[in-house]
Amino acid sequence: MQNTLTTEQSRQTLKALADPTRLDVIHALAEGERCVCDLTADLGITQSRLSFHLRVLRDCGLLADRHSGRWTYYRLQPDALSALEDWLAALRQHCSRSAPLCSD
Amino acid sequence: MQNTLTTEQSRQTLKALADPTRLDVIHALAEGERCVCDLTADLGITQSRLSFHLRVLRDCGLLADRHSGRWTYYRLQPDALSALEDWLAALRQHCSRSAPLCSD
DNA sequence: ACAACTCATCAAATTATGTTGATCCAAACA
DNA sequence: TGTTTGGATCAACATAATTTGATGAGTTGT
Repeated sequence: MQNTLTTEQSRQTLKALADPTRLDVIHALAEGERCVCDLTADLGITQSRLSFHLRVLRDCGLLADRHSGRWTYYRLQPDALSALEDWLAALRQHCSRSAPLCSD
Repeated sequence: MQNTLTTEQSRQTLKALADPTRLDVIHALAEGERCVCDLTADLGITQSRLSFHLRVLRDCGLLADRHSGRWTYYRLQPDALSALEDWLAALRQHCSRSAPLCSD
């Protein structure tokens, strides 16, 4: 798969993943799709706080949502992680070019 | 290579990479090792500001430094990027388990 | 229509991060 | 020794991210 993330998109995704609460959300959703009220109970955090983090994760593509009746279900989008991996691999390759040390 | 990063280490590295100035530093160092004064000139930012970001990058293992005379040379540590890639790949695998959607 | 429920959003308060300018320390050089 | 240079660090300020509590909009059930 080719890397289609811009630097800005990658930054947003990195930032999104750098938060403990959001990693908790991701781990909870690894069990499968869940509605907000279940997630609230699972994680033991307030609803508005969870809603804030869900938005951050959805805005950078790590989550997708689905509405049914009065519930909103969130699920993971593993492709977003793959895309970030690709971006990171490209960065590493760029960083791994044999570059000379400064001569003293 | 096995993933040796803790979640906390990964978070710090993700956070470090999520900043535009620090990505500029990384790109500058992809050209090769550089002393702080050269980096300051290359990036056009103040010395204390650069010093702040270099510390963040060094603290999470993305950079290493070396002292010679009155200069400090910084260089990339691509292994830190590899380790993060591994951590990310493991997370993605964990997220990609076939999990059922909620039945409505 | 009314009440209860799910969830998003907003403003205010809090906390974390980044920036600036000053200061300090060590190395080099006159 | 006195002076200059490279770089780290500190305190004060500025900005950005997060949390809280309140409100509102849509949905379901009575």
